[in-house]
Amino acid sequence: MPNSLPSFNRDNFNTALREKGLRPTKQRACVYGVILDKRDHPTADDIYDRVKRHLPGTSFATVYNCLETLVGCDLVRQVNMDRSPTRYCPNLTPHAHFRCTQSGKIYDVEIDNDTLSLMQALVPEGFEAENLDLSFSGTAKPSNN
Amino acid sequence: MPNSLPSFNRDNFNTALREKGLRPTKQRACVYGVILDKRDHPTADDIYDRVKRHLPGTSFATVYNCLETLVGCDLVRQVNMDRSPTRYCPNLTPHAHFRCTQSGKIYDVEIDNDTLSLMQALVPEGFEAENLDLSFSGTAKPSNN
DNA sequence: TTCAGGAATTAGAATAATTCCAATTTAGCT
DNA sequence: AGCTAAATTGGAATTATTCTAATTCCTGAA
Repeated sequence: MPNSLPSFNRDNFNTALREKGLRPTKQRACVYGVILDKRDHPTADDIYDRVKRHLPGTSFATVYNCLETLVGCDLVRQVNMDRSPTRYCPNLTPHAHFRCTQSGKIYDVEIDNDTLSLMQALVPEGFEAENLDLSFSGTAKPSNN
Repeated sequence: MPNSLPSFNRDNFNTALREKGLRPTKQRACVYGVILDKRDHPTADDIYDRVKRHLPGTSFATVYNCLETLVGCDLVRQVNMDRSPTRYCPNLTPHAHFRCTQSGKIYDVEIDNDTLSLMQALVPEGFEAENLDLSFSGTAKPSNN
């Protein structure tokens, strides 16, 4: 029900936007809603299709604008794998991504704190990492589909 | 001197291509040469400019074709960071990349074997990772430029 | 050495994801 | 209700990359 965000997320959403002086519009809520609703790492294209079912007048530009806003407010994360279209993910915990080269599906892979620290420790003196991206590609056994 | 690859790389190059039944053409050698020559993670565009200085007739399509071939022969690696143009890297050892968001420069970051194993161990049962990509972004102190 | 046939290269058109732009609509304040 | 800035809209523009069909180049058999 992307038009009626669960109240927990609705609060998140409102405060995150208001903190930046931005308006919680219905388009933004809807884009956020469809990303929360089906956590399959949709592309902007997928999101556009789903949003149109609820708000038929929505344009592509708006979807991109909303996504940019949501990313800027740390409500969703961008997932870039190789040159394929950017995907969006509402999981904000530290995690990596695994892409099955056969099905194209993307899976979240949890990162434990020890491994996370070791990865962060790779960054040499004199470099300040704000962001870390870890991704795998390969094949998932059919039982995972 | 991309027209005269160092003999070590020249041998690599010839055998890697021949193993796949491909021809070691002068365009392919030149593309490989410029990537070895200045290890600054050039884009296809950069490579095109540099190759043209040696082989003025070279087309963009050829640069892309050659790059695809070299990647397929494991002579160079593609480096994708976010949505920016693909970059190319002759460093074949396991390493991560750090991108300075201020200068746009990309730095190689070595990965020690322990950390590498731990990262590989994140991949859950039932998934077979063929590829691992780790990248950081942030700021590099000026002394690193 | 010549020539046939496949491989590679070429110029330019096409594609796909994303961004830009100028005009319109909307939301929040007085 | 009316003002103003913010948000949305449709369509054009951009950018990296891929495709296509024609040409050129190698290589190896005769």
